[in-house]
Amino acid sequence: MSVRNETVAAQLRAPDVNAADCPSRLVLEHVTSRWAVLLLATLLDGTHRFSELRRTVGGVSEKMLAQTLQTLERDGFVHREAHPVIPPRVEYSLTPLGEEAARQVWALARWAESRVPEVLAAREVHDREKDSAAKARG
Amino acid sequence: MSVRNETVAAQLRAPDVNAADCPSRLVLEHVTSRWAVLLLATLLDGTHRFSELRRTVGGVSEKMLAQTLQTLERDGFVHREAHPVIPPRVEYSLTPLGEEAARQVWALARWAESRVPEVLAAREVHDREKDSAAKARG
DNA sequence: CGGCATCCTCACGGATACTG
DNA sequence: CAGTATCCGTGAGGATGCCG
Repeated sequence: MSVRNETVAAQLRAPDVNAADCPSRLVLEHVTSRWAVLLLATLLDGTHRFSELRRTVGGVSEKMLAQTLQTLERDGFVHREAHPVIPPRVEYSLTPLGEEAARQVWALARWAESRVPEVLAAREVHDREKDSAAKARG
Repeated sequence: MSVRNETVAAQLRAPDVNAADCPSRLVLEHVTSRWAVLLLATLLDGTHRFSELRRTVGGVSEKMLAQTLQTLERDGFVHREAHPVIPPRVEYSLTPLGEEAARQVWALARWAESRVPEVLAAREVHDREKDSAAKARG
C-alpha cells in the first residue's frame, strides 16, 4: 500500500471539493493558482515556447513559470515537448484535459476584465461607508 | 488625486489580465483564491450564516472565512446583512455580480471533481516516467 | 454567535547566479 | 534557450484569546 489510509478513504467517497482531504481540492487549486490561470488561457491559442510564455504573462518570474508548468504537466493539463537541438527548444501545449480547464479559466479571465469597472465602483462605495462609519464612532 | 499614477495609466488601457499592473488581475485572484472559490459556490444555493459556511466548507479557519468574506464583500460579490439581535445573526448572500462569478467557479469546481480520476492517473504515469528516467541516469 | 487582535510558522514566490 | 539551485523576505494562514 503506497498511499495513506485517509487518501484511500477519500477516494471511496464521491469527490467533494468541500471535503478538506479530497483530491479535487488540489486539482482545483492547481488550475486556479495565480499563474496557472494565465498560462492555461495563453496556451488556448496554441503551442508556445518557454520564453514566449515568459514574455506574454506579465510579471511572472522564471522560477514560477517553470514550477507552474511542471505542476500542470504532472496533472496532465499541459504537454511538454523538448527538441534536442542547440540552442534548446521546448514547446508547451494543452492536452485535451487541459483544454477543458483552459476554456473555463479563460472565460473567467475575460469576465474579470469586463467587470473591472463594477468592482472598482463597489470598492469605492464600500470604503466610503467604512470611512463614514468610523467618523460616526469618533 | 487619490490614486497612484501607474493605476491611472493602467485604467486608460483596456483591462488585460496579462498586464502585471492591471486591476483585473486582482479581481481574478480574489475570485479564484483558495477559499473564495468554495464560498462563492456554496452561496449559489442561497443565503447562509457565518457558522453555516464554516461547517460547510471543510478545513476553513475562522480567520480566513472572515477575511475572504470581507474581500468578496468589498469587491461587490457578496452582500452582508447583520441582524441586531442577541445572539448575533449575520447572513451572507450573493449580489448579482457575485452570482456571475459564482456560476463560473461552481462549474470549475464540479469539473475538478469529475476529472479527479484522470488527473490521478496522469500523475502516476508522470511520476513513473520520472522514476525510470532517474534510474537510467544511475 | 460572529467577529477582531495577536502571535507565530511556513511555504509562496522573487532575485540572483550557475549549467547543459 | 531553458532551465536548476540557492538564498531570502513577505504574506498567507493557523492557533489562541478576548469582546459586544
